[in-house]
Amino acid sequence: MTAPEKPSLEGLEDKWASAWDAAGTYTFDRTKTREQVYAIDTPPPTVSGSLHVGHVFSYTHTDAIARFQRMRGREVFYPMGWDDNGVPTERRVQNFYGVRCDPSLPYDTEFTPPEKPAKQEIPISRQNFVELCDRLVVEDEQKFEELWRTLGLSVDWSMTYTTIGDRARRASQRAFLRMLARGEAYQSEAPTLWDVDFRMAVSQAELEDREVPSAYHAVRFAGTDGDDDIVIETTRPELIPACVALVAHPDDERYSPRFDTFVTTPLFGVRVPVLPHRLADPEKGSGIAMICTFGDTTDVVWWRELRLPTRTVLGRDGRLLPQPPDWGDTAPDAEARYAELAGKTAKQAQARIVELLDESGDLVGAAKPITHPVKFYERGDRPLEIVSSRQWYIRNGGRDPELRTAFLERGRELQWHPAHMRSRYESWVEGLNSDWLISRQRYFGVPFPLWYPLDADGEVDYAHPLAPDEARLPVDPTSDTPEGFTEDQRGKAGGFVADPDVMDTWATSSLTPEIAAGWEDDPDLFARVFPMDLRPQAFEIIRTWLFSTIVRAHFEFDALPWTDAAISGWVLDPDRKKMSKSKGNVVTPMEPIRQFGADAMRYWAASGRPGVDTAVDEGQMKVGRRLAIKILNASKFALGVIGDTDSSDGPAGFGKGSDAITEPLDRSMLASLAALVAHATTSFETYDYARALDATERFFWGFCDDYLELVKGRAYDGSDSARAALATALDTLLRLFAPHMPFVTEEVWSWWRGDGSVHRAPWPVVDELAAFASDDLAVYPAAAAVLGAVRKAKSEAKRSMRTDVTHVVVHATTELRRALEPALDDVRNGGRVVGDVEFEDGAELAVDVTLAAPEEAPEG
RNA sequence: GGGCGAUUGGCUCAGUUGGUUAGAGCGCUGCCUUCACACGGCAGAGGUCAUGGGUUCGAGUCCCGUAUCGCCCACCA
Repeated sequence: MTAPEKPSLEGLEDKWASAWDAAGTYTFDRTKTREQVYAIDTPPPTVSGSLHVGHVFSYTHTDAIARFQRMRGREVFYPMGWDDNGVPTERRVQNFYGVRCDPSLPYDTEFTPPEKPAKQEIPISRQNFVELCDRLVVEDEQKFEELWRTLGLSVDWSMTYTTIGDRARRASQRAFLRMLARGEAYQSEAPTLWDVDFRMAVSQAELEDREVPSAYHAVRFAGTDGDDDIVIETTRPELIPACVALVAHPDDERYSPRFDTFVTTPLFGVRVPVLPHRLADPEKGSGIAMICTFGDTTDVVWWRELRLPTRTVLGRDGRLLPQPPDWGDTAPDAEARYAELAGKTAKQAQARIVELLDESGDLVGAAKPITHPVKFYERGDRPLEIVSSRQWYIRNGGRDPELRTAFLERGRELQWHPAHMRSRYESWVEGLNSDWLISRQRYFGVPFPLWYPLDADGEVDYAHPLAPDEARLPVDPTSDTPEGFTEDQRGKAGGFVADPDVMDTWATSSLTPEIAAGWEDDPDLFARVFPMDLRPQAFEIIRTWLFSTIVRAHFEFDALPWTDAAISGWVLDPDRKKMSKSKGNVVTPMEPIRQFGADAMRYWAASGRPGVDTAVDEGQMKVGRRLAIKILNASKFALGVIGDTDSSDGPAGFGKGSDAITEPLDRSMLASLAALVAHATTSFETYDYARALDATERFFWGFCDDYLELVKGRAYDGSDSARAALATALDTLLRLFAPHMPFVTEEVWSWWRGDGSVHRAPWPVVDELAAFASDDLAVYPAAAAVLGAVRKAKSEAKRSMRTDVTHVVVHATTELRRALEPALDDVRNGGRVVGDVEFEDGAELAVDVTLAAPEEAPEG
């Protein structure tokens, strides 16, 4: 097969995607041992969303690394996962089918969703819900897979997994049960950050701070036994009924005389103590704070350390409870006043209580507006509250300095790319203040594989959870029955109940290496790929996905889950704003891929440095397209010059190896190519795909502009040296470009290298070019410089590049002249120098060029 | 409050242990339709490398400070 007359990029994506699929080019060979394998823990995209250019960006980086490793001879384990375990999928299934997950319902084998979703959502069992999810996800997966194939990801598509599928649920439940058995997972009844809209506990990793407007209200607490009143400032006056104490710093002389005396709360007249604690900040407000159960996380610390009572007023729905807490002695009308607040949201209650305080004269001065950071669930719309509830936790060092040190140590063991991303991990681990809360009060997800016995009175015995045998996993405790019980004992005294919660999605996705590798399900595969080599991911989920994956592997295998983590930057819209759905500035990738070509899209992505935020830039895509076209045309040209061959050696001279390459210019170019190979290889080895591409591209443009021009005359004339050098260079350059531009390189490869794929060809090594490595590097750039000077002269004279040159004087150092002379004929050829070339001494290169007189334009 | 990163021509960015005259691409200007490429080629103009000090024979690069921007973390009354 030879190059077509008019090579083109159109259709290469479809052509080669199917060809690779048919040939199994990227199929994982599971006969290889762990040492021969390069395993990648790919981020499973959320299937219910849509892919945008941000995905294209980071997945392209990973694919370039995968292709490099494959060409280096590693067998690349590169499976794709689909993340369908989580709120986005739950919502999508709900809306798409008009159903709602209700775990209390039995599994209905006959259930089929209505053609059109009904107005009223149909409640279905968790198993039915998961099945609908599987069904819907298949459609999403196909769209995603099509995009990934069009982009040229070298994934083995036979090895996909989902995060809600059987394997994932089994792995997730198994890992949990083992942690429970080892004491790494535990349950606790404790104050927990709570989202009142999702009605769900939220972990530290899902928090974000938002600056919100608020106001300080100065409120008077009455002294008792003749003491003065004390004025506190609070942003949450609605929690006065939940007040259990006032607190000031132990050294604060304004308040130290009052420690261990009592004041009474305004409106309700509840007696609360004044107490010292080191966390009270004399600089804030009036220097003395009210402690409520619970206004913020500091309240929890005070409440715990000062052993204060609990007076809960906020319910899990974010409204004030119907009844006041246990207050002891109160003002006579305390209950009546509370009744005015009961049932109101925190915000409504605040407005009303401020009015009440104003009426009672307990409000001092006007409210002082401020803005301050408040904790939100990252997907939530209202500030988090703190409620007390029973939850499951996994130890993560948040309460154990020794364990925390172990995880910091793991972070240092891991190779980070770029290296400074480690500091994000460390600041997160160092800032942990609680264990990892993994239970979620939701219905869709991986359920806790646990039941609890009911005692003779029907009370739940949480202290003695019933766990299934591992062989039964995955189980759904709401429909499966614990060993030793029968289904009719569910909910009965002496029987059992299911744990009602599901696990945090991160509790499952923290096991992606184990799930993808077939942990326990496929021990043979697992032994060949785990622990893995690479975790590629975005920096904003270092504290969640990356950290939690390390936690799980540390406990289960006493190992890192991978040796390297490559952290990608953000993709910004063309105006350098972060892309997000809510801003509506998301760029969908299919359109630009069609417009510019997959290789061009990949070029844009690969030009984004590791870990650096990068703007969507059509300009870069155009440049990538131009490069792809240049590769086609230059290759076609080079192959044409080399000439066809009927020998099995391939193109003329190629099979003769380095022996045929004798001309100093050819050898110099190949010496320079050897340096490029070394540079690109080092760059890839350190995960710097961008530097590898940059260097290769730079070389390639010089190769086209200068080398091809210099040697084409000689090559046409039949120089074996030139032809073999061209073939060697082309062969090497195609392989260097292959990880970045898989389509166009494969296309050219197919013109002259038979049936094999460039993507299974060996990555170039300096040894291939060893014969030239010690040759004079200076010849090639010297020749290129003089050729460039000739071109410049023609350009400045506004003459065609075809113009003959009648005389050239080169001013150069002896050294440069020595480098130049062996290539002089090539320079004359390339520059169309028909006259003499003279040399003069000169410190710097200068070239005087005399052009042939222009032909007289024929009189018109 | 602590930390990380960034700051280089109009725009987007390279610049790897300090070493001639700081590089690309886009955009702009001019020219060339040449037997690979007009989805092109060749060439040109354009930079006090944020800022103030310091180290050095020599600093875009190393050290200290400052400013601006972005991000991460933090017990945020």
